Amino acid sequence: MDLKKLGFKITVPRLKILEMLEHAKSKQEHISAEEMYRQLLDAGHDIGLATVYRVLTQFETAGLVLRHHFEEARAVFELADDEHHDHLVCVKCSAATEFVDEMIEHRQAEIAKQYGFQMTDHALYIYGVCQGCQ
Amino acid sequence: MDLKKLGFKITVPRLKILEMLEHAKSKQEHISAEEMYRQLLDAGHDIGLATVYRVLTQFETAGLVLRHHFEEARAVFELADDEHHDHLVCVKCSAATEFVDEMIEHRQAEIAKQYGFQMTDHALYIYGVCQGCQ
DNA sequence: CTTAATGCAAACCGTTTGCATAGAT
DNA sequence: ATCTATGCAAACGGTTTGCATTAAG
Repeated sequence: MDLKKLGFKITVPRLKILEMLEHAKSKQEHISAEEMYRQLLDAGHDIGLATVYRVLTQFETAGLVLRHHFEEARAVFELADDEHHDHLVCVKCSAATEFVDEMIEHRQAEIAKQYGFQMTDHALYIYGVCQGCQ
Repeated sequence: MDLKKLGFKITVPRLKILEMLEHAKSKQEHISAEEMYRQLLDAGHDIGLATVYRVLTQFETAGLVLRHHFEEARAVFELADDEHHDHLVCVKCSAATEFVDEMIEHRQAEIAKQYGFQMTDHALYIYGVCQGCQ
């Protein structure tokens, strides 16, 4: 069990939240804390919103999930992959599609170097209207 | 006067805020609403924080300023240029350096096209430790 | 049994809004 | 004189925290 290795106790909230993150990942979706909370309530689980936030923050610290702010106020979360990827975000339906482009990755590293920057991370968001929303 | 052309009345808050944005731009800095508010108070101007936000939102709508969320909760603002640019953001001192890379711009357009996306905007942030902070 | 995790409510922070007043045209 | 812009305080949405309680190890 992943959780135990990370030093977490196995609890219902953590299990359920992991499950939802995995489900979201399989559908390539990003999910907000509030959404998870709602789904938990609907499923009859008596879990507080504060716990959802606490668990997500712990998971983030452990490197298990990524928190994105896109251009909105509310944060969305996704299970972290081994490999980095960037996002296409639909401005109408908020759907996010992932992609990786080697050429861009490479150029980014070069630009950082050029400016004497020790790159720790990077984020590329392309905003637009997705095929379904046009 | 720029403001008049955009249909804005010329008022002290708007003038002062524009001035601060121009000053920030000359130093290549991004500035938050709260920071502007503080500076205004310190300069003896009796301007409310709500007004700062209102003016910034109006400026943004008019295309005069850009609002960035980087990876934090609070937004920062900058005077909009005619041309787009991306950012190198220092994770220590928060300084942001601007850059434009034609190859990346071009690849982004291609990726959007490839996914059937009507690109409206895009944002690339490279996070790291700047030369001064190393 | 011990210590970490939870639920709840209250606090918090950045931002927005309603409203009566002041100011630009 | 008109109508927009302002200041203030209260509301807001998302997130965090304090505390007493519960549950995992």
